[in-house]
Amino acid sequence: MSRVQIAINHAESSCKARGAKLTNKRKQVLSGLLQSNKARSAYQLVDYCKDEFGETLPPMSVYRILDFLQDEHLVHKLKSANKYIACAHINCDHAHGVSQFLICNQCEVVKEITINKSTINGLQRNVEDAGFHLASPQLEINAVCDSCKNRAA
Amino acid sequence: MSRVQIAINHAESSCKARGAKLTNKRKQVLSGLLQSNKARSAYQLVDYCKDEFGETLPPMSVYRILDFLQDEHLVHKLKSANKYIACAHINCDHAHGVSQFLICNQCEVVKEITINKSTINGLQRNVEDAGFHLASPQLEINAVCDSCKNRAA
DNA sequence: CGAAATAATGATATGCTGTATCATTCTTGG
DNA sequence: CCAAGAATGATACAGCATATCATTATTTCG
Repeated sequence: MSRVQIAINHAESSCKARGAKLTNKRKQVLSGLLQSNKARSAYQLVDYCKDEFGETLPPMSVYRILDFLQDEHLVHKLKSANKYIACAHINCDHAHGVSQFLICNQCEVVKEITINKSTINGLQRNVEDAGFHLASPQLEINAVCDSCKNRAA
Repeated sequence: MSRVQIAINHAESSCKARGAKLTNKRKQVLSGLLQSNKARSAYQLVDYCKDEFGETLPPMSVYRILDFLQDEHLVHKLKSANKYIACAHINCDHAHGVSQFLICNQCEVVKEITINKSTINGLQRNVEDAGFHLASPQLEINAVCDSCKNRAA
């Protein structure tokens, strides 16, 4: 069974456990994100579903599906790119906190990481010192991946 | 002389020093950003120039002007909001590094800060450990400002 | 000075992202 | 089976952004 199929099965179970349904179209959109190591836009997912499944979803439906998938913690939105990416912990059974995202500015590959607690604490202290309160430590970090760096060298 | 006027005069000098010209329309757009403690979109700046100066700038021109102002380090773009904000160091003579931005998710006020070196180092270590290289430490941090927090309490 | 080059701005069209709204279809529980 | 709710479709539109070509200002230099 493919990596994608495994993730979808797992997602289906966890939806069911929460009393939600992972319909066919939701699976198709989710698979579009699972296929890719880059973030994809709603409209790219429209194209993906068309090409891959012959399913012509209206954009509005894809946005609704993406909202659903985010509510189910299966998908994250990258605000700086206006794109979406499958959660890296989609196969985990335990809940996990807010992640950070490394985005390669050359090949666009995205990696979801968890920055260590002490760094987050440091961040929080800086935020507090400025008279603010950290609402969410979801950071979208502009970076270059190793492959691209080596390719450049 | 108003705070805004001082900043514009300073900006004009520093442009001149770099061989660039801060034209009238560029001053108008910049003043729209200096007026505000929130980030503004290009189209909001179109409206601002119309209301404030009777100047009907086409959006394309505002985008070009914003590009210019960014090149001159007078303005920052917040990618997560698709909006622009005047640089907090616009009156400083010395160069400064990449900033971070605290964005209140209630009143939208923005504060530009510089996170301490050790936190940046911690961030960088985490990025390296994940097989990436930090390209820019410009972070856009989802937060709540003190006023909004107190208002809520 | 005056023409040529360069910089700045205008006009128009278009593409992408996202939401509002109302209609329709599908599923499910009583 | 039917009523209620969930999911999806259709259409329109708003906001952000860029491509492209035209025009106007400004500068440079013989």
